[in-house]
Amino acid sequence: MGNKKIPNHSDNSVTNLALDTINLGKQAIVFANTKRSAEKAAEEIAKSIKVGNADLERISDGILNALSRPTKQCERLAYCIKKGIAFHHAGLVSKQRELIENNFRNGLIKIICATPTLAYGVDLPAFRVIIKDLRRYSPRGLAWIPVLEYLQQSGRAGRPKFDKTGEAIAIAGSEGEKNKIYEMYILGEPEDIYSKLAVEPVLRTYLLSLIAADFTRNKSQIMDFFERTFWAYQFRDFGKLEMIISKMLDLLEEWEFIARKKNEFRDADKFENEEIRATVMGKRVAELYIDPLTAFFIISCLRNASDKKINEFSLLQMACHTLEMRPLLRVGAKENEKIQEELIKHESFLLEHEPSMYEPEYDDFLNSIKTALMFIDWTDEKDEEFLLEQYNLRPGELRVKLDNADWLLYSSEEISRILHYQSLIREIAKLRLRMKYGVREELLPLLRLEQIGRVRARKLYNNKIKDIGDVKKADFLKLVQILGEKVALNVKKQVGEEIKEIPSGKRKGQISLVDY
DNA sequence: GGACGGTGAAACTTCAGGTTGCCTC
DNA sequence: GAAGTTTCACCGTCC
Repeated sequence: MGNKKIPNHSDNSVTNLALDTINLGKQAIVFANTKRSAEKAAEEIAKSIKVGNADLERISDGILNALSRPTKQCERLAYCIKKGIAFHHAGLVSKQRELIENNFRNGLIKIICATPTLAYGVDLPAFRVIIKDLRRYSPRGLAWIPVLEYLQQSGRAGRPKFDKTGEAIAIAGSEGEKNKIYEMYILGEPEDIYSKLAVEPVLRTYLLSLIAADFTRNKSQIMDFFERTFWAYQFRDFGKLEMIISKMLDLLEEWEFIARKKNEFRDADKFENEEIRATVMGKRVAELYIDPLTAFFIISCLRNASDKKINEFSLLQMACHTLEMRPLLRVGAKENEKIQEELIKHESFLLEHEPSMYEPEYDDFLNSIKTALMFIDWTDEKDEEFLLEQYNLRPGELRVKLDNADWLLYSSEEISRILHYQSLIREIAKLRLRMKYGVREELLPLLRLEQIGRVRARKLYNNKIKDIGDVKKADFLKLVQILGEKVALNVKKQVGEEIKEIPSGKRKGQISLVDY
């Protein structure tokens, strides 16, 4: 706790500290507790900076055009970057994050205002770390962040190769808060670390993979293994631990992921050494690395799907109603009615049993509906800006969700394979492709071409070029008009047509195009 | 008298992030 | 718990 006066440029202490850092010719990372707060802090600092330069303009351009259409978030970030300031959180697309990280490393970007992502993921040291607020929202109101997290964040201060020292600065709102921070974080001890194995989904997953990998073949071997884990060391009560594992083994057997070899003369002693093996399904589930409970849920949904009419909503809602898809989009109070209405429209396509409105899990169920509807919009070619406005879902968060959904759909595909549900396999594969590109089914043939994504495929389609055959037949000049010369050349090449000389004569604008 | 618009206070809403899988249709 | 957003009552103005 030094006693240094920082010049006042504005009435905002974070902005003052940031400007002071820049004046020293150094860089800083500001940690905020929410995405919004990080964005605002960056914007505040950017506003009080006048100058920019050509390099920053170039980076700003890259940030703005990371997506096919810039979102409000892209615009806001691009504005900050022009002044050498950035915000950084999980809502950004990886291309934007990379641009920020690289240009912070090379010194062009001076200040990054970030959520805790930056403290864990990437190695980005700065001369100064400014922690805007050491409290964070929790279900029980605002809570102080763990000491471990404070250490993680302040540990980013000081660049080993460039500075002899670093400064970590925590902002206090009052004298009382200052003392609290000093005692809790500067003098305080970091918290104990607890084993994550105690969480049921994790335990289930590891138990199944132990068996599936043939690492343990009977219950005593299993117990032997778990007794030597950190979890058991912390848990201490081996009796209770054995009960938990027994129960879980029963469940895995009931779900038919494992089988116990039945001895003819079974008695209590032998029970312990009874051979336990994973079933074919159990083995695959372990490889797919999904929670066995999720796998069981998917299997029952797919069984329902095999003898009824399904659509993309059926499969997406199934994927959304799993632990792996969390956190789901939340249904707000005002939206409740709207989502219920949508649910009624899609109700007959549900694969799971719909919980009653009065059951506690109903909220979660509705959230899964909303999340599935968001995916439906994505596969209906709505872009990132639309999803941001409609669902308050940022582009980077969309990517994470799409990735998770793909993993679950792939798993469903694999499970369908084992269950010999041929038509389901095809349906799921098609849906995965549509999710990857965010397109309606009609564009799928065109997406097989390199350099053709959702935007160009849609342009082609609207100009009546609907499949590979149409691309072959299409007039080259028309393709140039739609795709630009380079892409058109490449595309023609891909369908086996080498264009040697670019026909001249006709000039742009002579062919009328549908652009949309 | 009523439609319209501006204002501010009250009510309401929202709030970090990341690991896993596989190959392509 | 705090900041941002929406809602709504209230008031003044204009036609």
